[in-house]
Amino acid sequence: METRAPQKRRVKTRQNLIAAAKEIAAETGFAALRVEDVVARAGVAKGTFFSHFDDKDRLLALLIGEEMETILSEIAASPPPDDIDGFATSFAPLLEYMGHDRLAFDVILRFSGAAAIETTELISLNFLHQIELLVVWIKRLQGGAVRDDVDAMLLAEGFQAFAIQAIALKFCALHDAASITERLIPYLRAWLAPPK
Amino acid sequence: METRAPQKRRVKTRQNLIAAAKEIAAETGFAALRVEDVVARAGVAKGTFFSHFDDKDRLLALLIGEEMETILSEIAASPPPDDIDGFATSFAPLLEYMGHDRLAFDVILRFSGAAAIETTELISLNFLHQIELLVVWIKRLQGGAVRDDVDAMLLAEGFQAFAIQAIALKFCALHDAASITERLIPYLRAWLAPPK
DNA sequence: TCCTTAAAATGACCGTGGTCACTTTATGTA
DNA sequence: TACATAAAGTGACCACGGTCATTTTAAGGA
Repeated sequence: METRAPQKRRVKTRQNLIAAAKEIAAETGFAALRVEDVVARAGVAKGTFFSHFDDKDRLLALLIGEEMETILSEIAASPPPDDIDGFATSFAPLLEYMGHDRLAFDVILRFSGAAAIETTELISLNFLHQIELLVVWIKRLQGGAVRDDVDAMLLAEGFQAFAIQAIALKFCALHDAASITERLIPYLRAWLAPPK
Repeated sequence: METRAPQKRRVKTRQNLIAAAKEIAAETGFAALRVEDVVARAGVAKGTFFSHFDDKDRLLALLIGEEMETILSEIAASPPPDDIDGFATSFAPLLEYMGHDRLAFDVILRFSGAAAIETTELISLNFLHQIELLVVWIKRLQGGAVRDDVDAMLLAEGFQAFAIQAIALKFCALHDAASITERLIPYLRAWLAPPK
């Protein structure tokens, strides 16, 4: 069984599809993105789309994952927080993006823990990267502003659980309008503060 | 504008649809449930289905919500936990159900905080009922096995966030096979334990 | 019992995601 | 340059969720 490297044409087609999808998503939002429009703008047939992406949602996950990765790397490049509230404000740009669109949030949840380790799913990869950054930040403050009676990894995973909770609450009309950050902070204070 | 009460026929048709859907879901799982099969088994036309339910997922949410409510009421009828681990074991039947099917879990997440207060969405209602029960249980132990430096409502909401995290991890091949309860307990110990 | 009116149900139809047998194009080899 | 082979791309087609103008059925009044 012989497998050759992908041809230039294929790489270009893939770029065209992604670029077309980004444009349409930017113009009309994720919900109104139709495969037929994407392939029309990219100048290829519908079948080509599905030879590049398993399904429509995988493409959305790719676009969303790319954006999340960009935002996270900016966060990682900025100074680490020095107190508990700083965790929420530092992560605010990423959490705002994750919650800016209902469909996008659904996709994020569905792909956040998707598949196996050896995956190309950017979203699940991004969640791992979030954990890595959080663990570094947490360890830096443990013994001081952050409790050290619990493993940093567990604290980081808890942060993620609360972040998702805070975003989900945004879409829930039961609760009044408050920013994701505002909703997250009470959880973090109770979760990360050292036992008195 | 005059509005009459629903006729018997309509109530019966609705029952038929729900019964048919339950049967098919039990036989083939949620993922393979097709509207055409449901209406065929119920002996009605497709249009009738959509005059009873806004869309297919709403029906799934109804079935799932009913089951969740049944399980939760059984939990509420049994004795309350006396320590932190007891919260996880008491809720185990509900969490297992929530995580027994990938599609069902997606529906649960999507409808968990759906719509407004005055809703007929059983799932979002169930999440409120969970909180109510947890608050009672937590208040009962606060000062003893459970910390009282944080509001019981916040602790209950945190429990839910961790529960969803634990279920989501089940679908994530990154982590080895462990029961939902086993995954939940470490979070709860760190979250509910009183500061030393 | 007949008539009117609104509820209930119908099914042909549509939109869009996804498939697949086939055609076209590129690449390595002689 | 010609040929063989596999990659890349194609578009008619299908599956299935969802719509809506139309028909059928039930309920109440004269």
